[in-house]
Amino acid sequence: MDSTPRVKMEDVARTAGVSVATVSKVVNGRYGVAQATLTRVQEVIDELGYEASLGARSLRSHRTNVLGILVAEFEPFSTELLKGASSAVGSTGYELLAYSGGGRGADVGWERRYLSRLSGTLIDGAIIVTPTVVEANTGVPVVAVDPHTGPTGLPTVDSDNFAGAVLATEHLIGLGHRRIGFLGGRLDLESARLREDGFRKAMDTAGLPVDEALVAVGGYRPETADGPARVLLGRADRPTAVFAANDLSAIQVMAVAVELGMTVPDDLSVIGFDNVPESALASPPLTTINQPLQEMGAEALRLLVDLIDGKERSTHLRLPTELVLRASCAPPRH
Amino acid sequence: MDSTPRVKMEDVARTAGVSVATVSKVVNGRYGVAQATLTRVQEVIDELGYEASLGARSLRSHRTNVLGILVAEFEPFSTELLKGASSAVGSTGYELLAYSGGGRGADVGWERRYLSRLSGTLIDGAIIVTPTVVEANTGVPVVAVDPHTGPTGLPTVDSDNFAGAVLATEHLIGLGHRRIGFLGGRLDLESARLREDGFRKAMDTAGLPVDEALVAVGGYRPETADGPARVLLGRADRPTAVFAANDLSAIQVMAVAVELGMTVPDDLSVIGFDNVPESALASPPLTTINQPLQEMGAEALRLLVDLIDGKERSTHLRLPTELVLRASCAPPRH
DNA sequence: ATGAAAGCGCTAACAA
DNA sequence: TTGTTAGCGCTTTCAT
Repeated sequence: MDSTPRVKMEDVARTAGVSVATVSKVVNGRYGVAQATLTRVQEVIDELGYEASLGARSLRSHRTNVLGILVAEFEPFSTELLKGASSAVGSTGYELLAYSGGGRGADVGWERRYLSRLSGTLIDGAIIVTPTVVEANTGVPVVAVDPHTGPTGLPTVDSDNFAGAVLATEHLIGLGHRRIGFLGGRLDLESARLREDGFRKAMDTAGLPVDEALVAVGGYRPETADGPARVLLGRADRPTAVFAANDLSAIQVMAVAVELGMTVPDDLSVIGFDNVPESALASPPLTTINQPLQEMGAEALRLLVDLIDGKERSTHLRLPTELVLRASCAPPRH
Repeated sequence: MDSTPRVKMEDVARTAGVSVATVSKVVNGRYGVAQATLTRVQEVIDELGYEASLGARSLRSHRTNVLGILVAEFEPFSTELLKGASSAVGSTGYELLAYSGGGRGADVGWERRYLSRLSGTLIDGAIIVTPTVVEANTGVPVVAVDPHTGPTGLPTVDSDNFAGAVLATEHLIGLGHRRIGFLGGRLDLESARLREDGFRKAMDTAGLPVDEALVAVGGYRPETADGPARVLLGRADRPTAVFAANDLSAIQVMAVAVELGMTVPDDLSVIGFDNVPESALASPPLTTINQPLQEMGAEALRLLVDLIDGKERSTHLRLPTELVLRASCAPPRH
């Protein structure tokens, strides 16, 4: 069933009547091969459809021209970054390898494990998305996107989470809301902390007290946001508006609201964060805070390439956030 | 600058005072290791943060528990598939490795090259997205999504492109359009051919002639669709509606229309195909044909896993398409 | 200009 | 139970 086993360098060598060493030289464009030999070997390569095994090659050469993007899971956030990185890689000559575990929020420390698994052999450098265990000591250059610690240690790309959260909260307040709930993100991520800080700052500035009973942790994922959302909206003195720390949990909040018989935005205003494409698809379309995710992916990739090339650069890039008005927020009905 | 070089099995062995073979046994859970040894080695592994190199391991063992998804580029279509595959991989125990070249539509034969590069070593099986050169003879099991040849050779997952195209065309006709343009996809893809067939079929059924001057090739990408779109809309007898063979080119058609001073849908109706999230973000939101991309990704992954496990299964999965009404189509103004 | 041989980090027989 | 010995497919000195 398995049919033809891969054609390997040895096959090419035998067919062309040369040694594997010579084939290797041809494949890698090394000097010291006669024109005639080169031509013949190249013909055999084309004919047999030979391509060097990335695994074997990288084991020996420690330079692969492949860049890694390590994510816990392929979901809207990471795939937007991927699109950005993909468009930026075009001009660099590198190829891209995105690696993810089984999903299910991947266990703690996944970033370190994936990195050791791939670095030193397969990849020349890595972008790690939302890592929590950040170690500076890795064999290869690493750039973090939206990490645990904020701008320390690793070179980092993120967006202005604090300002964005202020924007979101101010929007709700401007609409007339006073009882505003906050559904936070993953406690281990800097972005989640900054978004909560921004929320509290804006409330404070407006002279509004924060009811701690209306502050919950949603964990950035629909499944983990569901329970807290139910508790929040099930209260007798439930909020008239909820700021969810990312779009996925905001969408979940809307789903729970509908399930409890409410209408968004009439009975409840909801605002998210990220502006992943899915936010526009929700019904109603979700008002949210835009993070330039594709740009962030592209910048992370450029930063990584510069790091590999040994170019010194500012080690922290913070991109701006902005309010995106759609249909999930309205003045409170009272 | 590179700091600590990766910790390898030899380091663990030396620290624990055993041979690398023993460490290997511990890492891979093989029998024949004393409890005390196992504990000690495990401690050292944890302490040093050791993780086996995927490259080295796979070179030797030819079983990696990693599944590959090979794409030409990370764009909305492939990333939707990725999301689906990612959610399906959770329960299987496999990890996911998505590989892409530099973008720029990757040269012809990329699928074969990527496959030889990774198969035989790094991955136990692969999903190839929109391949054009389909070869049955690869070292590992392969599933194709939306391939060149249609349901021959390779196990395949696709959607009902023909029926979807009929749906799209009928929608336009039902709105009262008679001069309908068609902006086709990549000629080397079966899906593009079927979508054109569906278009012609629906026109024929409605007794409408197809003006060949209004049929162009857009190539599925914004850049390649731009020129043909300009030609189509620049004509004196331009169409009142355009069916673009995928969302990305439909969005480009709308952009060109606006640039030429038209309003969508007042002056021109546009319908797309795919229903990638981006279609909902366009202005106006794009009416389109839904392909269940995430499901397709999930099904492709399940099919691949069954193939690896040697389970026989239907080798071709065709999922249904459906019309998604948004705001880019209206009756012709006349 | 070419090939022989060593070895990258790991696993799998086989011996001890 | 453990260690020794071969490689996996490739690149890279170093002879020839």
